[in-house]
Amino acid sequence: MITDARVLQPEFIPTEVKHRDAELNTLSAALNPITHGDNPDTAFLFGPSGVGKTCLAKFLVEQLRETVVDLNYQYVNCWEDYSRFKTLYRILDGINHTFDVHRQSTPKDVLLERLREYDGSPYIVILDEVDQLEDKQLLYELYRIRGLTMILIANSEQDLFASLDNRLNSRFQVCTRARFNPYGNDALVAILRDRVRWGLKSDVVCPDELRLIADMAAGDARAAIGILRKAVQTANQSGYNEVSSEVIRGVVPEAKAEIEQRSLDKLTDHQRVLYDTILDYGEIAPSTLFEIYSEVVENPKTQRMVRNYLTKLEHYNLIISKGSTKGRTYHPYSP
DNA sequence: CCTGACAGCCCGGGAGAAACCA
DNA sequence: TGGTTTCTCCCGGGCTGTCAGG
Repeated sequence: MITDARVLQPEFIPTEVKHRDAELNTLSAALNPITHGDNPDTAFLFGPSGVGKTCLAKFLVEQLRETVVDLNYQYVNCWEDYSRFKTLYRILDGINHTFDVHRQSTPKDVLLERLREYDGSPYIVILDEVDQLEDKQLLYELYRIRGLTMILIANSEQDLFASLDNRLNSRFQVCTRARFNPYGNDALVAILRDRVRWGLKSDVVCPDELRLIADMAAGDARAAIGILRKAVQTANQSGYNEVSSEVIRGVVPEAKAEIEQRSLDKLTDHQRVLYDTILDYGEIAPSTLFEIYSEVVENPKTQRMVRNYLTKLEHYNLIISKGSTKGRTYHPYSP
């Protein structure tokens, strides 16, 4: 049934990108100076999840690497490497300058110093989910490093710029920005059709089923491909030789949960208890939440720490808080 | 009541210096 | 003297208390 499982993986980068011509041209033009040895400006990619921002950025860099000899490049997910240190470390890692840099005992900002000293080949850094970066100041410092080009990816243009100070705002005001809208159903179907063609035997999924998946995914290509992958897996295990609409419908909650699982895996036990409690109650006041948490958990942390956890959970889009001060309540996240 | 910002504490652990030993 | 062990210092990160402000 499956001929190439890789094309169903979320991180797969196709050899051609469709339905993003305008965005591709914008970004391509912005990065073009690098082919003449010039330093391109910072580029921004905005849009909701699953609209192909990361995919397009990686695709473009790969394309550039075909024409520019010795182009260095590093992908950093700021959601994972959210601290200044981790982000810098990852960036240095991309040019193999991390030797003798250690997690500890490295004087403050030796990493930045080392990056400043770098004068090798042009270096492109993709900072994904850059709104998650704790120390936005770092962007300014990276901006000033010669030979370093940034591609910044975030969900919301407004939120990101609101979190930057004036200096950064004015710097980035003139930079190239590409805005990604959710895929239409036709585009999603086309994307799925390609994946099916590349990775599955023919006749496994018929057009009507692809349309159904696209409907379920609501413009989110990552979700669509996730559903497709799950559906194929399930059909495969059940011994069917094609993916039926029943299988697809059955698999949707599971596929969506899998995307959320990514965040859940990162939680500590204590954070998980908080999350589960909020899930159980559906709506809960901070004080009640803390009481329940303190009873359930063996060595409860202080209120202060619980508050840290809660902001983290909210940061991860696992929960939402309503109300500002007094009547605040926490709820499970629902898109 | 509840929050966010801030300062400060402690811990783990790695590196380099110091002390030790053969 | 050279190699090995111990000590000390430093950092990031987890954690907490405080405090102004809504």
